[in-house]
Amino acid sequence: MKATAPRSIPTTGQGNYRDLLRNQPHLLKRLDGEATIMSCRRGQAICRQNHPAKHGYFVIFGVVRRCVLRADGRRQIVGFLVPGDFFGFVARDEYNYTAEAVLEGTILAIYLRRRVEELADSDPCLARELRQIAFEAISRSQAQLLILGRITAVEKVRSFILEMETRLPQRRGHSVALPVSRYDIADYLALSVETVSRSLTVLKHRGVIKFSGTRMVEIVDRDALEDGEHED
Amino acid sequence: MKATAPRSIPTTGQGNYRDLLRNQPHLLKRLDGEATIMSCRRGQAICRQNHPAKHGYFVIFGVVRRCVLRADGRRQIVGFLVPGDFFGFVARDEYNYTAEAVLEGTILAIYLRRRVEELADSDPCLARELRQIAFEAISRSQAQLLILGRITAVEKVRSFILEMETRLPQRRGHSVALPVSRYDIADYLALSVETVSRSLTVLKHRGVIKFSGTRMVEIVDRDALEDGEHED
DNA sequence: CGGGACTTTGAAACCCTTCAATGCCAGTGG
DNA sequence: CCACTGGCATTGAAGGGTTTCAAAGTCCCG
Repeated sequence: MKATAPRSIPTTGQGNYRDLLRNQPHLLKRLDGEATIMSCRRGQAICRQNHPAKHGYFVIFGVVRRCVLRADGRRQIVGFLVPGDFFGFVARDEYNYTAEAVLEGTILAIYLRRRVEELADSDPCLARELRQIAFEAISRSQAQLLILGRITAVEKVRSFILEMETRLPQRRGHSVALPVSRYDIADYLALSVETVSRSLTVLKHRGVIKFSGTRMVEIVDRDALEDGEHED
Repeated sequence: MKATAPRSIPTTGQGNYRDLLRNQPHLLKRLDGEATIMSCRRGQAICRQNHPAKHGYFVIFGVVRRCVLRADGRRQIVGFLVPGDFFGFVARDEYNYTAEAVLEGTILAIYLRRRVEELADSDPCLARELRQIAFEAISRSQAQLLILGRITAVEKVRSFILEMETRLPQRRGHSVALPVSRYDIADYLALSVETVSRSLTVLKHRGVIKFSGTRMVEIVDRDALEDGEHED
């Protein structure tokens, strides 16, 4: 294991983030004018658990993690957000999770929830889009439930790689650039870091995946990755 | 362990289910006229995975489980629905889970999704309510993610009892009537049936809970149940 | 060049799953 | 009425997978 992924990814040289939003098709297109654009440092908190839920967010670039802190101090990640995903539109007046930027230079569009709700009242199409956003969040949660419900660690890690491969836009060829650390993966899959690392090693030794850098995974045997032929 | 819970619960003698809906405050109140009322047999399928998602549902009485069948034949339960919960409002044109009645005599209100969507277009208030329904589904999913993320079986079972105690309407005193079998609990918590049974026994021996019938749990030491003082 | 974050590997302890068997209860048919 | 069956629940023992504790290696960055 030699090269690693960069801890930060260069942002658009000119800082003209708004163009990124304009050039991207997404549900709240008609709200582009309402959006504030924000670039985040690595690890920066975007919204905090039990704080007033004033804003909704759209990921333009980078990766965001939604976490919950347990009583015992353990952290659980209840979702990753990648470009194209919305978050922050919650049921109550307070967020029930903390969101943090995973990558340096993560770029978000920020909306005022109150304003969005008002506009939706007079725009049925926008209202439908908001429902669609909520439904997609439900689908993501259910997908994660299915991953967490798997029995063995190797199965969970397999599913994780496949999920990232599906959701990440920046995949080229058969490679996936895992955008998060082993610790993040562990807290996402409810495993220990060591088990995550060992599971990846197992998959490598089986010839299912290959590494070109710690976080660069090449999918060698897609069937084995999907079907789990070793029935782990 | 002597007495058990009844496998079926008597329905309203007269079968006048619609009154149940009318007497219940809920989000889609204004759609009561649009709703069809249905009573289900134990185990009856309500909607099926990969089938057209034509309807949305509201649980008036009883319990519903949302399940997904795995490639390996295992079943995973991705949610229980109790009176007051909506389900079936999904992102795609097809359901991504199968819903089944858990209790004999489970009563549902059924809505035509297409019709509901149309009405929402001309009724901003209804549109807001639909979003609220979606947000609540998200909250339920996240709560389940937190349960599945717990480390030990006893912790998961503790959380399950507390969740049921919170969500079920028919709790009297400090007792919870677990509405589902050990098998259902196991598939919900991603544990084996035996482990669920053993965990309940552990909690009983610790004096945290007491049984009056297999499915009737009395909470003796609430603090221990909530905080997990034995730090399992 | 050294500190710090991240990653990997090893060994022991622990917990859960699996396999197997028993017990309980409700409904059924002789 | 009672034996019988099937579904559900509990308990035991063995095996295996994950966690925990410990340590070493890698890489980035100041």
